[in-house]
Amino acid sequence: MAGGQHGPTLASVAAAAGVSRQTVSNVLNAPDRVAPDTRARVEAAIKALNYRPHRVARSLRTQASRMLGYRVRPTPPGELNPVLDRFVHAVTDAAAEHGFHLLLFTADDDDGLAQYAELLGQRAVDGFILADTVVGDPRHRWLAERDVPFVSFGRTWQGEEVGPWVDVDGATGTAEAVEHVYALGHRRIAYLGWPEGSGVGDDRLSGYQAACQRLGLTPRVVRAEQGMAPGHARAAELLDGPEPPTAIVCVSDVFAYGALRAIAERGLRPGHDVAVVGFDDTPAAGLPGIELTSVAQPIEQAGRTAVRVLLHALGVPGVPDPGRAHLLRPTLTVRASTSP
Amino acid sequence: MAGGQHGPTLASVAAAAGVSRQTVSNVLNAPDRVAPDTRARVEAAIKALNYRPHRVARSLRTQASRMLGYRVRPTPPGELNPVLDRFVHAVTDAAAEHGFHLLLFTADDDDGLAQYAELLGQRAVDGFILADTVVGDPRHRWLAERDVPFVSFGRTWQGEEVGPWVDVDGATGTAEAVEHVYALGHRRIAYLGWPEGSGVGDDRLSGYQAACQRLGLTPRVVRAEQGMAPGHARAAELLDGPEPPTAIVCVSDVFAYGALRAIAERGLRPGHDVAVVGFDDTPAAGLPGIELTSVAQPIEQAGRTAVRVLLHALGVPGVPDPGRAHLLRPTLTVRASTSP
DNA sequence: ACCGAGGATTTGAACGATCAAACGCGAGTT
DNA sequence: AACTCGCGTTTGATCGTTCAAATCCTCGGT
Repeated sequence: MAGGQHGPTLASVAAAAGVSRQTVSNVLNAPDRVAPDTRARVEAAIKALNYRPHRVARSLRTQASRMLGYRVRPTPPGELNPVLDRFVHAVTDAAAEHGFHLLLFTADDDDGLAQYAELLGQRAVDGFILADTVVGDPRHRWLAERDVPFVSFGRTWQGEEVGPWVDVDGATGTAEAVEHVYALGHRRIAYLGWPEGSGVGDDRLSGYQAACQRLGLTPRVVRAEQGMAPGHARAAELLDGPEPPTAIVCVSDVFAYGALRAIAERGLRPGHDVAVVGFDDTPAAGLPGIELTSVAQPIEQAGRTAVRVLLHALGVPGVPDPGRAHLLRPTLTVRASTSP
Repeated sequence: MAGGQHGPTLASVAAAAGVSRQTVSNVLNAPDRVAPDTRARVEAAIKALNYRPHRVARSLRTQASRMLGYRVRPTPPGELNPVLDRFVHAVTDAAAEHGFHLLLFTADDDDGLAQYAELLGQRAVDGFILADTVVGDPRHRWLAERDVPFVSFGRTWQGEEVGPWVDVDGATGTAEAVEHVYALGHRRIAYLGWPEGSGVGDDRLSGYQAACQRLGLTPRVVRAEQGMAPGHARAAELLDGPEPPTAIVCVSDVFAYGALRAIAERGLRPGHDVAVVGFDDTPAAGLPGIELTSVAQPIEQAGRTAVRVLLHALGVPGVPDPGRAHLLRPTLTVRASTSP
């Protein structure tokens, strides 16, 4: 039972200020149409009554909910959900600056399209922010076909672009990692990546290959399925094989943790004997016993940019066109795992 | 610009089925008031037109937004936001089962009360879910004074209880940790905790003291400020001092990581020579090189329970009274840091 | 003194749903 | 035959805001 006292409305403010509803509305939405002294009187009444426009009523009339939909995924038990909470916070904050709020929902079916349809049908949101993008993600096309405004965090990696996006330049990030260990004197630099076909993984790999070519190194690529154990196993094979690498650049921090373990198990010292670089700069990277050098994504910037892109698509006044494609540059955080 | 085609409304469904608006409304909200054949006809029309009730219009009339407010805090840079993303997911999922959605917001000022007031004034939410509870949290009293429905994840730890809450029994969790290492043969069991005055910390400490008394051990409590470095420093002092402990029970995983480092630095082996137990079972606890035994909070259960408590307070039909106080029991996840 | 222009303000309608009350109608009662 | 009862259905009003058009008012021009 919510506190029963009905709050002030446009009408009560109007009565207090001795004007009509519409004038109060104008003071809020188009102040230049109101005479200065009238405006002052109305603003005083608004403050006196502590009036705030009823969001729902406004939404009904304007046909805009000022809500952005965001799907939260169940965090897989063993995974280290590295970045998404920071992304969500940045998005929430940036949206609030323009009077928008985030509406969270979960998906119970496979692709979650039913939930998107449901929210659209209810007109609960004005647009969506897509994260956890996968290769061949059906959501982009589905939304575009229905003219639903959205922005994607992560490229779709398939065919032509569908809708605006913001992403982090994984290729450049990996290339920087390679150049970093190269500068430290390493020449046998291996790459521990995901199986082919993952957009993010292929992107990061391409940066490794480009850097090797630039620096005159022969690339050495090893792939493992997602997860700590497979990464550990492949790294162990590398270290036990002929011409073991002196540096391992990994597609993810999880793989890097596996590599660190494999190195330690062999009595070698990370950073000293074998350098390791991860990707994502997960919170655990800075922990003692780990101290992993890692490529950090500018995740707050990504969130803020995504909001600007979406709000512009929604036609929100005061939001200039930020463009439809944003490739952000990551930065390398250097720690002990690459300190000789 | 959202796709312009106006969706179907109650009126259009009514026209298609040859009945009045209200009958369609009744089919949705009180099906037993409608004759079976009429109902079938209306339901067919609803399906044919793919009609979904306009959430905003319904909210305006019923004076209920079916939204729950949740404040997301900026994750402190070095911290390992352990549990809250899982909590948010559980809450979102449980709320959706009753047609409620989560509305996210951030707080820019100190206590964030202005944001709560703003959302209430706009009538954007029906109630709040409070997390990140601190000692003397002003939000509980503030909300209670205004008769705003809410539920708190975390007790307020000050004076009498204000409003319903869900929390994890930290005392029992810590006591179990002590009993666990006791069963492994340890007798000099130290506790590494936060400064006095933190509700959560004092709760966990009390479990340590109770267990010591039960088991006939002399308690040994050391306190450090939050953060990896202070925890590491205090653990080092313990190990270097007279009668060093053979087991260290920590108030948090972060302290446990510091203790692990201190142990490793002295050439001792965690688990083998000195046992360590953390609290929260953060994702990094399972990483290689860490393998930390830790007390895990039943966070999904907490989220689902919190939603039930709040929805009951809101008078949502079909939600039985779950009670106003829920103390959930944590479980110990045993790993190498306590394996002899 | 009249008229038209233009800005400030007000009025009526609408957004799409639900609430409260009225209505139509057949069955049962007197 | 008139009257009541109850069920199923419909009608009008309403939630609080904004849109579109009407109205009021002032002022300058002829």
